[in-house]
Amino acid sequence: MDSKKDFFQDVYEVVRLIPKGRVTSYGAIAKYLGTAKSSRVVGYAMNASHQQTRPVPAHRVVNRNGMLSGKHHFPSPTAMEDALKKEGILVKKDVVVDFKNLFWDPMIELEL
DNA sequence: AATGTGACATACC
DNA sequence: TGGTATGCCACAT
Repeated sequence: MDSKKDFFQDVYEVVRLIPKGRVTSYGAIAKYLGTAKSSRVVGYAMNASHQQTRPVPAHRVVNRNGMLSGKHHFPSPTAMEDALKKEGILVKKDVVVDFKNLFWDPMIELEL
């Protein structure tokens, strides 16, 4: 049973729920999963996200500052920015423009 | 079992 | 104002 699926799976699920044109932070996801202090684990999960056969829009996940901290981990150094721009999100100097406004909090959005 | 790691977050100097 | 240091927790070896 149940079995609690791996923490990673939960992270992937939430990330996939991120609406297009929105972004969220590692801490927000961690908190939503109930492990607010495991923000690092969320990032760790994303690290393995590209191993998942299922699409995981990791480019929609940024750090608390709205900076594309994980862009260095993408197949291309511009893949993340490009992906975000395609979603209508402006990225300036590796930072999401108006991040605060585009921020998508799973705790609020999913709970509402 | 123990140790090392990490795409964060926060605190401190 | 920015770099350093520590906490934190789940996964990998």
